[in-house]
Parts: sequence; C-alpha cells; structure tokens
Amino acid sequence: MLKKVTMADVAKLANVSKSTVSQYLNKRYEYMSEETRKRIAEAIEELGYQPNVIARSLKQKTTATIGVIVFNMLHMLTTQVLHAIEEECQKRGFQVIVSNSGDDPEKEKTYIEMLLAKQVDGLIVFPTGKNEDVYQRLAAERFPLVFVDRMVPGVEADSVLLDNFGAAEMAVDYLATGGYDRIAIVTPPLVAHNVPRMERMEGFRAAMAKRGFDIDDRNVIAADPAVLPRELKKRFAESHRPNALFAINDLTLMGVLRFVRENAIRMPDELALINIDDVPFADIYTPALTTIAQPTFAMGKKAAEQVFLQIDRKRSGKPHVFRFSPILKERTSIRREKA
Amino acid sequence: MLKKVTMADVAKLANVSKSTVSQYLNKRYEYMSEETRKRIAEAIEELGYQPNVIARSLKQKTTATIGVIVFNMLHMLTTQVLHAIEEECQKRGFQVIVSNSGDDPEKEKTYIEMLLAKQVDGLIVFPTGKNEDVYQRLAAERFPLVFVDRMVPGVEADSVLLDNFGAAEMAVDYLATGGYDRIAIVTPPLVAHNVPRMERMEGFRAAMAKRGFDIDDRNVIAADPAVLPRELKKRFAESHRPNALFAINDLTLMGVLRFVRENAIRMPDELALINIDDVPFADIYTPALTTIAQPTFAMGKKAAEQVFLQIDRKRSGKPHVFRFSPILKERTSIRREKA
DNA sequence: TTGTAGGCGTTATCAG
DNA sequence: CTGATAACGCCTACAA
Repeated sequence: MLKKVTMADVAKLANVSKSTVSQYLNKRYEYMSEETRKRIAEAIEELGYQPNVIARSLKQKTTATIGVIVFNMLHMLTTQVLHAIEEECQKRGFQVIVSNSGDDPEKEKTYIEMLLAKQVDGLIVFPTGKNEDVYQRLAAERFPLVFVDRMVPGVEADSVLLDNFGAAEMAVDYLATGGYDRIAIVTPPLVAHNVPRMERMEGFRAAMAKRGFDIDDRNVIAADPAVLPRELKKRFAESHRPNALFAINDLTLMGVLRFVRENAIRMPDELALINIDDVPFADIYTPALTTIAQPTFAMGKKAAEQVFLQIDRKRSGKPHVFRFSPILKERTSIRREKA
Repeated sequence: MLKKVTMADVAKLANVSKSTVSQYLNKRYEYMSEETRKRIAEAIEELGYQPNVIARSLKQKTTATIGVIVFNMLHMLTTQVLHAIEEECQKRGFQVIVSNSGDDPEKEKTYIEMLLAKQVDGLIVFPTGKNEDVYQRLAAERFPLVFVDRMVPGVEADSVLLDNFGAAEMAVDYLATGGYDRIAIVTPPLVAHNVPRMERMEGFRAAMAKRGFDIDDRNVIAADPAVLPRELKKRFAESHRPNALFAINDLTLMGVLRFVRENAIRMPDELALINIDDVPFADIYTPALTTIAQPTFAMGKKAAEQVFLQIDRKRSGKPHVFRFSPILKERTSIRREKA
C-alpha cells in the first residue's frame, strides 16, 4: 500500500508549501502563477497523489456521504428506490452507505448511531417505525432525514410514500367497474405501526362502502405469505367465495398465485386479480397480471432531493409528506365485463 | 445539530485527561480505577457523547468501511449478493458503500478512485472488465480486492463466480437426458470481455459435442432481450426448429417467455426450457420453470470473507478463483421423457 | 502570490 | 493508574 503520498510530499516536490497545494486542489487558482500551477500538477501526477478525504472531512465536518437504512434489501421496491437514490447522489458527488435492518428496531437503532458516528451528512430511512425516540431526536436536531415507503406518525420529517389509500381505491374501482362484486383483500397481518398496510386497508374499506358493497369479514384475508395458500384454500371452500382478489403487495401476490396454481383456478374466468407492485413477470405471466405500480424511481429521486435540500438548509419550513400516485397497469387478469 | 460534544468535554466533566477517556472508550480499563471509570461513564451519559469516527479513522488509517461497485443494481443476482455482503459486514462492524457503474468503465474508474480517497478498507467489484490498468494497480499495491460474478483475465485478484462452464453442461445434460435433441442456446450478444457469457457458451458447445450433437449455427441465438422475441420468431419460422431452449440468464429468459407467450407455444409439449438464474416466479409460473440457480448468498458471503482475510493480511498467498456449483431446480418446463 | 501556524477529534507514546 | 504531547492529513486565517 503506497498510500503514503501526502500533500506534504507534493509540496516538497513542487517546491511550494502545503497551503498552496491545498489552494490548487480546491481550484482556487485565481492568484496562482501559471508556473506553480503547472509544477503542482506535475508533482501530483508524478507521485500519483490522491487527497485523503477523511482528513478533509475532519476539518470540514462534512463527508459527502448519506446513509440509507432499509428494512428489506431483497424487496424489489427497495432495490429500485435505492437505485434512484444512488443515481441522484452520484450527480452530487455523494456516496451511499447502505444498511439492512431486517425490520429489527434494535438493529435500526444501532445503524442510525453508527451512521451518525461516521458523520454522514444525511439519512434516508425505510423505517421499522418502532424507534420513535431516535427519530424524534434526529428531527429535533434538524438532522437531514427522509422517510421512505413508510412514515412515522408523530415524527416531523419529510416522508416519501405511495398514496396507499388511493391505490386501494383504484383497485376496488377497477374491479367494480369490471362487474366484480365479491371482492376480497389479501394482506399480511395488520399491525398498527405499519402505516401503508393500514392505509391500504382503509382505502379498501372506504371504496367498498362507497360502492355500497358490504365487507364480509371472511373477505379480509390476513396471513403471512407462507401460510397464505392454505388460508385462501380454506376461504374458497366456504360459501360465497370471492370472484376477485386484491393483493396489497408483491409478497402477498406470490402467495395468491401459488394458491391459484395449486388449485388450478382459472383466471380471469373464475377469479380476477389485481395487486399493488408491478412485478417484473407481470406481462409474461398467463394471464398477464393487472397491477398497480408504484413510481419507485420518482420516489427515490424525490427522497434524495429532499435530503439534499435539508443538507443545503434550503427546506422551506415544515416537513412535508410527499404522496406519489399509483399507476394502473391494465393487463388481462381481469375481464372488463362481468362474468 | 448539537454534535459539538467532544472527548475534551467529557474529559473536563469527568476531571480526567483526554487520554484517559480514550483508554476508556477503547475498553482498556485494565489499569483504571473503578472510580474514574464510573465518572467517565457518567460524563459520557450526561453529555450524550458520541465518538467521532472520522477523527479516529484519520489516526488509525482504517475506516471499517468497504466499497462495493456493481454494474447493475437492479439485477437480482446483484441484490442477493449484496445482501449477503452487507450481512457479513455487519457481523464485523463494517459498513458498505454501494456504487452503481451501470457497466460504464469510466464511471467504474471514478468510483474506485472516490472510494480509495474515502479510505475504504477493501473493495468488492462486479467488474465491467474494461479497466485493467486500474485493477492492476490495486492488485500491485495488494489492496484488498475481490471480483464477483465476472473475473478479469490477467488480473491477480480473488474472484467469486459461478462454475459457468459446468452450469451450461448441466443444462445440456438435463435436456439431453430428457430426450431433447434440437437444443438451442439463447444469449445476449457475445463479447469477449464478458467472461461468464463466453464460459457458458463454451460449456454449451463442449456438452453438445460430448453428446454427439452438432450445433446448427442457427441454434446459437444471440440478441439483446428487447429484440429477442423477434429473433426467436424468425428462427422458429425456419426448418428444424429447436425443441429445447437454454437461456443463459434471467434477462434472456424474459425475452424467451415473451416469445413463448406471444406465439402461444405450449411448454413443455412443443418446447422445453431451462435457464440460469432461479427467478422468483419460477415455481408459480405455468409450467413451473426448471432453472439452474446460482448460490448467490454463499457467493456474497465468500466475497466478504475474502476481503476480510486480505484486510487482516491473512491471505494464504496467491489470489484464488472461487467457483461455485450451480444448483438444478427441477420443475415442469421440461418433460423427463422425450416427446 | 505564497508561506506559517494552528486546529479539526482521536490515538499513541512515554513520562510521571 | 493518569496525563502531557505529538502526530494523522488537510484547511484556513493571517502574515509576509
């Protein structure tokens, strides 16, 4: 590791002082002779000098780094949002430290602290939702912070998320317009701190009520993906089986499709299906899946932009919750006329 | 931002010197009175002191950070390997800076340099393959470096990749055993610096030869995923259409499936299909897709372990290329008896 | 236009 | 057992 080349070495070789080299590096060559400028450039070249960003950071108290904490790296939404964040950061010369909390609040807390110790300039968090005190502290310090995908009620921070309520309404409306009347919602277990899940549920209820459909309790199918096929099978063995399913996310969708496959249920004839999250295989599946996409790229970009605004201390005032509109992807897992 | 609490403050409040506080922080309390220990602990607590990792790094020349450069963040393999890397790093208290090169060598070079300037302790690279000089420099400096997914011939660095040759053989063997005799390979355009692609092609040729099958040139279908359906259609309009397809990766698979769907080709009756990369929808597809999985998690773990070995200067000697065995996932897109 | 000196927050060395 | 003091590599007045 010949990483020993320092500013001093360059200065010596170029016969100038360290400060002059520093000026040069920061492109302040207004008052610098063409001559010395060249000498420094050569010295740098010759030694293969690379400035030590750490030293700079220590002085400037800024690291050109932001921390991102996600709760599930393998989730497609995460990947896509992350991609957009990274891209936005590249434009600003920032880099991204990624940590995976696995939805474990303890871990999340630890990582937030590690990231702060590393002096990241900002934080984008897909929050577990269970570390309100930590979030509050950050908000109080006005540390640049943006929540993504989920928000945390009571914490004043910029948040970027889907219009979940609207997405659920969209699902119901689309199914209803197609003539389907026995609509069931399929979701992971409902827990209060999971805001999007609750919002989707509420949107569903509201849209059903608006249509004058009553909600059979048996048509709220809440189960972990692993046991979902079994639960569905149970429900479908009962009376008044649903003729349309709304899966609130991609994981749930997988459970539904497994059920459909195992029981040789014909779509869309026997059953219509719509879900949130535009999975990559949606249009090569048979039938092609009608889905509700999240604008993941726009969301990631916005999240990054907001941290940067905060870093630049340019935020207008109060934190804002940015709601992104869901996008209907019409395909063929739903007929447009009632059976 | 009340981030002004420094070691000096703690020292003052606890009535000791900075050095003592430092000892404490580094858990060297062997020769420290119970008394002072407690006082320091209290002071830290009271001030909410958080050590500044940047300052520590400057002194110790170590950052507990590794850089990962991938060429496509959205690729599933990338996500999964990344996940494993991150997990392994967590165990060691390391963090991960992720950059996306988009397979652009210029960007890759820039990021490598930025990461080095940030004093990362090691680098894991999914290489574009076109920056040999940069890789060489790193190797020469013995900077901790591991390549993943692709390797770079001529550069002496640990590399973690699939046994691509073996995977292609596996595909051919499985199809041949099922009685299929007109096997075509479907791949993105072949370019020399893309090692895995070439290796898979070679494995295919070798396995075909071994079986005594000759390879009709028209059965090497090389095209970008976007135009693949068209190319396939063209081929299938000709004589001696293939009765089995081997897609060398998931992107290619998507193209094949689109073709299959658009032309209502029945699998496995008219056409058998196998591919590398165990896509998440493989077993909910109809027919369930027989695939060859990469042990992505093990690969990521190994990559991380190898950088750490290098960081700890414990590497045995010469760099090593780690080949991971493909895993056959038998499903139903191939019949076991010949048509 | 360039150089000197001091400091950023830690750790390391060596006295005391 | 504890405390000066000097680095680490860079930036920034202020001097020259």
